[in-house]
Amino acid sequence: MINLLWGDPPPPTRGPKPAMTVEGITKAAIAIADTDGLDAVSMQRVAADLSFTKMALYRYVGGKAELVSLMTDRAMGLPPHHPPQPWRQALMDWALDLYAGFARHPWLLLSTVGRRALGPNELTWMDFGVRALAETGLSGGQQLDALMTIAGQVRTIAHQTLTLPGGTIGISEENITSALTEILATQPDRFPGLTAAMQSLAGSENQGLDFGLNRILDGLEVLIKRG
Amino acid sequence: MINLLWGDPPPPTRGPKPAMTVEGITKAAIAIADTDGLDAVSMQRVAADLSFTKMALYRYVGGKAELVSLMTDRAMGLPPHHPPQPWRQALMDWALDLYAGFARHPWLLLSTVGRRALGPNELTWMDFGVRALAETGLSGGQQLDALMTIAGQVRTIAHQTLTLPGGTIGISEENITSALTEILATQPDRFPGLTAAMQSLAGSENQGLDFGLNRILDGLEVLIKRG
DNA sequence: CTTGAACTGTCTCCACCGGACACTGTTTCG
DNA sequence: CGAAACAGTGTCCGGTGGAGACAGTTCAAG
Repeated sequence: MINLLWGDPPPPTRGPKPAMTVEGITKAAIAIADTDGLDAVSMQRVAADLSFTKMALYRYVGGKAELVSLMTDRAMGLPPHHPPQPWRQALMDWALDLYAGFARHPWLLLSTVGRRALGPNELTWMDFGVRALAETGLSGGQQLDALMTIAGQVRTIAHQTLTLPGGTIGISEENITSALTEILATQPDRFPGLTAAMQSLAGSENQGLDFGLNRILDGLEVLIKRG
Repeated sequence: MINLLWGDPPPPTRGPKPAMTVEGITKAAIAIADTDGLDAVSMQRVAADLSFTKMALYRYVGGKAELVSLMTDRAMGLPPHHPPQPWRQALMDWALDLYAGFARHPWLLLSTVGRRALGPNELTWMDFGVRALAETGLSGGQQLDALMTIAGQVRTIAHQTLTLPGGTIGISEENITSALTEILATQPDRFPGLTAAMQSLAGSENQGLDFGLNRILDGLEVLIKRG
C-alpha cells in the first residue's frame, strides 16, 4: 500500500466520482478524537459522521492504522514561523509551539507511540528544530539528540498535564499530584523522599515545562560554550 | 473495586479454594506481553495460557485495565540499590536502571501512557529518585520536576530505540534513522536542516540517552551550584 | 452510440475483543 | 446436615477491524 502520507497516488479517471476525500475523512476523524478521544475513533464512527458505510472508507485509506497516521500528521500541522532568533529562544519557542499542539490535540500523545510512519509535517517540525541549532557548532547527531531531549520533555509534561478523559481504572482524581498526596497520606513512611518533596510543594504551580526546558537549555549552553 | 495494586483484600475462607492467584495471572500476562507485545494480551489468551476460561479471570482481577496496571507495576519492579553516591551519579544510575527496565519490558512504554493507577513500585522509583536530590537544596517541586525531565528523556530514547515488533503501517525498517534517511534521500531540499544533520551523523552510534542525560544533569548542576 | 472495463459504495460475513449474567459444582461454617 | 459463600463455565451481547462478493455508476474505446 502506497503511503498516503506522502502525496496521494494519481486519482483514476474511470468509474464514478468519489463522494469523499481523504482530507474529509481525516478531518472527521480528528474531530472525533478532539471531542471524544482517540479511542472513540472507529471506522464505523467516522463513516457514520460522514453518512457513509464503514467499508466505504477502505476505498480511501488502507485501514485504521493508516487513518491514524494521516490524522496525526494533519493534526500536528506545520510549525509556526518565528523571526530569526538566537538558538536558545528559538528552541524555547519550538518547544512551546509543540506543547501547544499537544494541548490542541491531546490524543497526539497516544497516536505517536509505537513504531509508526513519519509524515511530512512531523519531519518539518524536526527540520525546524534542527535548523535552530545549525549555527551552534554542534554536530548533526548532537543536534538531533538535543531536539529529542526537548521533545521528550514537552511530551512528558503534556502527558502529565493534559491526560485525556479516557481514564482507565481506579483513581479518578483530577491530576496525578492529588492521587499521589492521597496515597502518601496513608503511608508516609514507605516513601520518605516523595513525602518530603510533596510537603514542600504545597500550592506551587505547574512550572514543570519551563523548569525542565530551562535545565536542558542550560545544559546545552554549557556544551555549546565549551565548544 | 478495591485497588489490587495496594495489597489484596483479605481472602475469603468459605467456598472452594481458588485455583489461580493474582500473581500467577499477572505473570502469565507479562510473559505474553514480553514475547508477543502488549496487544497480544487479551483475557482469552491469558486464560488459555493458564488452561482456564476467560471469565474465570474476572474472579481475580476487575478487568483488562486492572490487569494491565498489575502487569505494569510488577514488571517495573523495585529500583535496584546502589551505594550512596553524589547526586549526579545517583541520578545517572537511576536513569540507566529505568532504561534497563524499559529494555526488559518494552511494552511498559505503552502501558504507562494515559491516566492510570499508580502502583507501589512506581512510587518507589520516584521515591528513590527524589531522595537522590534530597541534599541538593532544590525545593520539593524542583526535585520532582527534575525527575520528570530525566524520566522523560529515558522514555524518549527507549521509545525510539526499542519500539516493539508490533509495527503499525508502512515503513518497516529497523529503526527511525534508516526510514528517515530514506525519505530525506528523495526530497533533500524540503528538509534542509535535517538533511545536513543526518549527513554529519553517518555512523555515529546511539549515544542519545547519554547525551540527553548529561545535558540535563549539566543544567541541574548549574542550578544547584547557583544555589 | 454501444459496450465493457474500471471504479465506488453497500452488504454480508468473520474472528476477535471486553464484559454481563445465570448456572453448576465445591467448600466451609453454623 | 443443611445453607451460605465462593469458584469456574457456558452463553450471550455489542463492539471492533477487516475480507470479499456484489450492484450501481462512469468513462473510454470500438
